[in-house]
Amino acid sequence: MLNQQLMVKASWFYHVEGLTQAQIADRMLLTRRRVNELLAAALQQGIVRVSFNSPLADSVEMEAELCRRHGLTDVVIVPTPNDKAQMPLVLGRAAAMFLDQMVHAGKVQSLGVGWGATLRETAHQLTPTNSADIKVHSMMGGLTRGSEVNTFEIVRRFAKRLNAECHYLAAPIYADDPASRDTIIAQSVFAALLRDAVDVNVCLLSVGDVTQESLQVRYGLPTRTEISELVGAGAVGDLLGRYLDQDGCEIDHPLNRQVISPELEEYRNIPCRIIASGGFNKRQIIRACLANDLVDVLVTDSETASWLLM
Amino acid sequence: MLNQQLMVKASWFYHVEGLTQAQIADRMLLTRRRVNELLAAALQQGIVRVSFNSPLADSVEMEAELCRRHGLTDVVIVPTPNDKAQMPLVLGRAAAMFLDQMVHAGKVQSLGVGWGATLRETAHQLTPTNSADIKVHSMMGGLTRGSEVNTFEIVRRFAKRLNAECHYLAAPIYADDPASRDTIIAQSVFAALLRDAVDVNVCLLSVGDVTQESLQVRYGLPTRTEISELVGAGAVGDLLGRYLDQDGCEIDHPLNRQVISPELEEYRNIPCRIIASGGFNKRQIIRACLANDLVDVLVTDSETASWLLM
DNA sequence: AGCTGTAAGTTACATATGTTACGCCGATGT
DNA sequence: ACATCGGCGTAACATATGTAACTTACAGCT
Repeated sequence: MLNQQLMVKASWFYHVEGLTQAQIADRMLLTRRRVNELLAAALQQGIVRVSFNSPLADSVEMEAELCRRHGLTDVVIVPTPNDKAQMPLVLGRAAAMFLDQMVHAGKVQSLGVGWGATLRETAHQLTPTNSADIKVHSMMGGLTRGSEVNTFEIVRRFAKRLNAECHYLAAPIYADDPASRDTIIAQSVFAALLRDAVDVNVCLLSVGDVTQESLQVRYGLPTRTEISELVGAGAVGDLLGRYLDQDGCEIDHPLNRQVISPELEEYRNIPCRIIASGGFNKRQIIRACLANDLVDVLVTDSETASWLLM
Repeated sequence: MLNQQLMVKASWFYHVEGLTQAQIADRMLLTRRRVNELLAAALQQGIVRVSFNSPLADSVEMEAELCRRHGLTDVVIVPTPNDKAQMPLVLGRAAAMFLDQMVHAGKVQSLGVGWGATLRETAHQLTPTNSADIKVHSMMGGLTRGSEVNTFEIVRRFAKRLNAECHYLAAPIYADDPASRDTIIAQSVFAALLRDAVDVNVCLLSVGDVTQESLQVRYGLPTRTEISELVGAGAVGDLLGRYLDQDGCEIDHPLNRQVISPELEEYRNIPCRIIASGGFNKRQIIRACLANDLVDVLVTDSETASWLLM
């Protein structure tokens, strides 16, 4: 009746038969403390182990690991959909559920939102609330060309769902040239808008990639800008219209000096920054955001998560 | 973020990251109660399960099952030794450890013992104690022929180990014939001895088989008794010198009317009846004892246990 | 023999856990 | 629209758990 034997036996009584430690102590003629030690030791030595019997377990493990590695508050991983057109849908649903919880728990006073198919879906999936005095701010200017996923459209949807005040960022995303941008943001009305945009306690954004599939590329960029130029300058994608390199730093390109959106350093101060993005094209830019600590909560798909952990 | 998802996640935090339920509730924006439910549900639905990673686990499982099926207080299973000559040694050691614990816990006031190689080994392995006023009683009469495992020898060893009073049952195991037996046990001195033998609160016996290897056959039986007669009468082995059929009932044979040992119905009243026996030959008689509720604690080997559970 | 260090038991206590009671809210059905 | 009902959150509680402080017992050493 060695120690090993005792550990297994105590563990059996505890985990299988559901006895309490005191009962086990009685039954095995030991002290309760001894039983306590045996159980802890059995767990620690792997004599008994808890195993997860669920396909979701991998996700949870990856979530924990991503949190740990990048100091994130939370990670939500959804199964990668077979049809990649479903990606915004599933990510949107997951982001909506996450946001729902935060709203419900009263953690959201003011919400900054970006744009894109994922956010559009998020707004759609949000459960309506009328509990709190939430303010919703657009964090990016609006497109000058039409699109089914305009920033104005997005922020309005969020506000409607949340019965919230709706604040538009009434400006184009990009000025025609750096000098023009500087002139514009020097105007107090725009300066105030940009200030308000980052004066939120929660924000929900997605990131853009640098392929032809990017909405930004299709609808957002000034007409004469070529995506290849940006890639050539090291861009792996954009956050808030600002193109970032693989370290998450803004690339040196005129476009980044034309953008009308909060400075990254301002953005950094937002207490809870949620980024919802996934899929092959977004891998690089997501990693860049993680690398430069531009995220607190990541909502992504399992394949991307797995790649991020490689 | 379905219920399944939540269960896995909560379980992960709890079992892998070691958070408390309250911490998980905070982190997942749920109530502590909800987390509690999730964890219970995850366990119950097998989403997480505790698995035993030890060769001893099988034994423990069988112990539990034997307890359950036969209403035993305890079962100790030792690995079946490759060399069957080792059987008394390992069983003896296990029985000794078990008895040690009982003695140490003050559960043993008076101990009745039988005889055999296993008990001899048990006495040998017992750790010496001088704590309590224990009395040791032999529960069977002594052999009339010499043997290295005499009942007197056994009880003396036990008493010495335990620093206990030693009470012999000064009589032969078998009288020459039933009438003689009746005459003997009518004598008050023998009646008292038999009464004392069962007036113990713990007893430790082993059982005998009906093969030529049996000690009883070799040394105990009256010279003119043939084992084949007993087998013919349905015997599968003996307890306290009384031959039992497969249901644990005494067979109808003169030998059972010659035996000088406590009646089974008296024996039944002993609060804690430990039987230590194992090996192929003893299977049937062990099962018989279990069937007729003649055991509270069984010490046996894993192959026998496995067979008993078939 | 007496001393001393270690290991184990005992007690006590701060947390953690599982469960109950109760009340709010939203859904359902008339 | 109103009443009923079930689910969920809150709070409270009785247990169970994990630890620390203290005591006792034992074994080895001088």
